[in-house]
Amino acid sequence: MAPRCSAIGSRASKAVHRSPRSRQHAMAGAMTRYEPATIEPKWQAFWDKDDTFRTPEETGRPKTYILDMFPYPSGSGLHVGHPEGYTATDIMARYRRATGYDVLHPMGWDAFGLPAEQHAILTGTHPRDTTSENIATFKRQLKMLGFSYDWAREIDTTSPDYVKWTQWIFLKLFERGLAYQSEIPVNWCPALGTVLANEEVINGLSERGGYPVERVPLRQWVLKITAYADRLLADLEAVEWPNSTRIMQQEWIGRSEGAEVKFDVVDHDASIEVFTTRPDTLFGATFMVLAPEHPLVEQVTTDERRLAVESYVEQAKNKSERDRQANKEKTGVFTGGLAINPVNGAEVPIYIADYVLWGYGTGAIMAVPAHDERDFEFATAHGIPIVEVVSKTGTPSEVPMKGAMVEQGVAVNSGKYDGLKTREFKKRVTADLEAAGHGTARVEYKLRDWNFSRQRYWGEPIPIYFPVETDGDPRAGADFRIRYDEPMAVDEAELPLRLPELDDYKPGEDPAGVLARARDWRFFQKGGAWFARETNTMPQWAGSCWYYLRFIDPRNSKALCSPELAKAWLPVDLYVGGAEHAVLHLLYARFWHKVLYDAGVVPTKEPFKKLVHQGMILGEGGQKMSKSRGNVVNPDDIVREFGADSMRIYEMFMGPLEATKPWSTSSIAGVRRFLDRVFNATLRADEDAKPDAGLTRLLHRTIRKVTEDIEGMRFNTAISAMMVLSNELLKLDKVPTEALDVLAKLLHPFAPHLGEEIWEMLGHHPSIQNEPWPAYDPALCEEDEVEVPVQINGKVRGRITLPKDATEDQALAAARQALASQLEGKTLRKTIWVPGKILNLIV
RNA sequence: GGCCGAGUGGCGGAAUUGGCAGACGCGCCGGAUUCAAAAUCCGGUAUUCGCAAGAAUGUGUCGGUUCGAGUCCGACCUCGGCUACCA
Repeated sequence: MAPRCSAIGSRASKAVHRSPRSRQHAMAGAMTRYEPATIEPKWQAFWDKDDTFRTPEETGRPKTYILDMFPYPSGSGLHVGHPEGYTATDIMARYRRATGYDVLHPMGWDAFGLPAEQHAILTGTHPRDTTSENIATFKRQLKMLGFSYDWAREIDTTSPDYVKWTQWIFLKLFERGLAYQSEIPVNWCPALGTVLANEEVINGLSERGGYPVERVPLRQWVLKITAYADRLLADLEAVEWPNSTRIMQQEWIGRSEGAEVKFDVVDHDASIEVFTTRPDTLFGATFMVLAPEHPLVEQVTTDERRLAVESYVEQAKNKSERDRQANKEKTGVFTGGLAINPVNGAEVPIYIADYVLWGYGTGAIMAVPAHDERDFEFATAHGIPIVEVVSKTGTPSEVPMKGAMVEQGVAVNSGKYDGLKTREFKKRVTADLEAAGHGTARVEYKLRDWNFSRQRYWGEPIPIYFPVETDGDPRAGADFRIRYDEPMAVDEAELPLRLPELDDYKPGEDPAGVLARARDWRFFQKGGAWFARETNTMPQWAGSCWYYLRFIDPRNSKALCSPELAKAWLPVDLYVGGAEHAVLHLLYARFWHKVLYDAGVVPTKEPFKKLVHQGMILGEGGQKMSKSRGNVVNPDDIVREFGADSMRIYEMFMGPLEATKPWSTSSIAGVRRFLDRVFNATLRADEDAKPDAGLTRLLHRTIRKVTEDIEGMRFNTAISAMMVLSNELLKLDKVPTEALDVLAKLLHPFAPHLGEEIWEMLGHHPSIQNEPWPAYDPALCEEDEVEVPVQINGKVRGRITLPKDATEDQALAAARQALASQLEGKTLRKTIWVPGKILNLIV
């Protein structure tokens, strides 16, 4: 027997690794210790050559589509968070193949994006070059970890072949009236020279880079996601997603039902429309508030209030988003104007205040201080009367209100509606308003249409062009006027519309974007007339909105995905990725999918059936990993020191997949020891040794446990069960080959290289991936005898050993005998017998 | 402020329908091996009291339901994530 000697260096790892052959006479050719650095490349090469993970076609077997959120190939390479989700899906993919499924498990690159462009601005390197270098690094690292992707299906969102179909989908959106232009206030980030989506702005700063963001009006392409709001909301019921993610999407869509109510303005031929979810509180509306941007402000303001109002409006305009958020005090000024409450004819003052948002509802509210916290604050600050119109009991409060009562209740001080419950009141008053022409029921959403324009270089050009009015050649500098009101779709046959080559990617002052400087690209002639291409590009989300479709049919030049294959593979059965995509990517992708569904391109209403978010991996001290903290763990280092299989198993062993958990390098050493022991047990394999009854039971139990845990994606406890088995096997001098066969089959989805290696050592033909998953016999999992704790008054006082299907009487008899001394002189009042679990005696 | 999630040994975690709390791993302690060390192997390791047998306590806090609660119910505390004036 060769000495068992581990390849793990000391943690400091300065010691030079000695070759085992320097200390012993190794068996010729046979490996005598676990060396991941040797076996991992060996099996990776085998898989490549063998095409082990090619996606099967038309076998008639059940299918499963297991997808990772594809990475943005950043310059810093993989971090340890990537392999967490990727290992989880890889285990599922390998497990499903072994259980008879056709598995689609692809990988690709979400490769458009700002960092490559920023790098280009700094160094002049073309973003394409940076991107392909980064992709090479990512691919090397993913291959190093032994993931079973079908690399023949690799896709890159920046390749012209892919861009073609991203643009094609845009044209579908355009044809259907779901892509339109709008002159809207946008989040202009001068430092980045681009417009950002609301979602990309956090506290008034850009999500990437943290630069200040201003609001300026600009012509933008916008996608009408709001047209799908109700379906995006309703179909959330049908997916197996984490509850928290579904709730986040629901709240992002933000549907609320209420009424639109019209208040006529005194002495003006105008009326203010408000949206309210509480029309039942109309009698308590003691003032109105317009957003500072509201067009009626000008009209309703009286001469003596004009100065104050204009100064407030000016102030609000200059306030950055950030300041607005930092300061929650209810500021505002009276306009001097009055409006008439349609339910009781009362004249109420009209204010302007920036706590009313121009972007939501009608940009104006009826303020009910008694039943809305913000209105209460404002009324208190400005000495406006507070009238209670809802109470819990149905009788008005006797003391003045100390705060807003926002709950539902019974109407008071509401004329003929007094005594009605909130819900009934809403219905009644909405109907009455409608009859009187003063209002109507209305549904409002927080969801805004999606700003789809970016003024960047490194993105998909939007395949639209416009007529140009010009006297000369605009490419040569002639004056021109672009007719943005007459957008035309680029002919499908001309797709992909490629990016022009530029020397300078810097954003300029021209808000039309970087591409506007590429005049030869921008302007062209057709039939003697001049035209100009759209110079905005698409946001990074575009490519990631539909990549899962391209994986199904990645080389199709006639369609983005053939209908037959789409039908065969959709929906994605398991989708794993970070929770940071809970709303943006996952909502956008659902929206596009539904549009393609309506266009007959895809056969399912939803793209992703089951969704799982892997948890964040923190640094060793429990802090977030970051370059500035210096606690970033590089997968290359871990693989070099411990091997890819150890890294994979460690990340799965850390805790539940979804949990946030801290990294611990010393714990990887423990996982590595486990793999060493598995290898060493295999060295002692003996064909003639047969498992005894105890080992047989353990084998069947382990199969059951590992199988059930993989199905439930509880990889940490599955690994624990395999550790228990390997610990038992190592106690034997001769380890039965059939036991090791089972262990190899259970282990290989987790540690694929070692799995293949020991499978071969056991005398089998690779690949172990082609072997069926082991089966267990439930009967063999059970013990013949069970040890049952006996409690007296709820405290464990002894144990009895019983046949596994013992009756209560048998248990009681055994307990009387075993605990005779403790039961002496006591009267048994009650017994609780849980078969095979516990016996509790109440005395 | 709102929503979601989580609090279990020195640490990561296990106990999934209420039934022996602490599986598995790390770390630590002791032993074997070694000239010595590393590595490996064996044993121990919740806390308190006790030489020991053993006993008591113990899953964030307080209370409740139950023969029995980490698990269920109520109130609270702490931490994390998301969100933030959405009428």
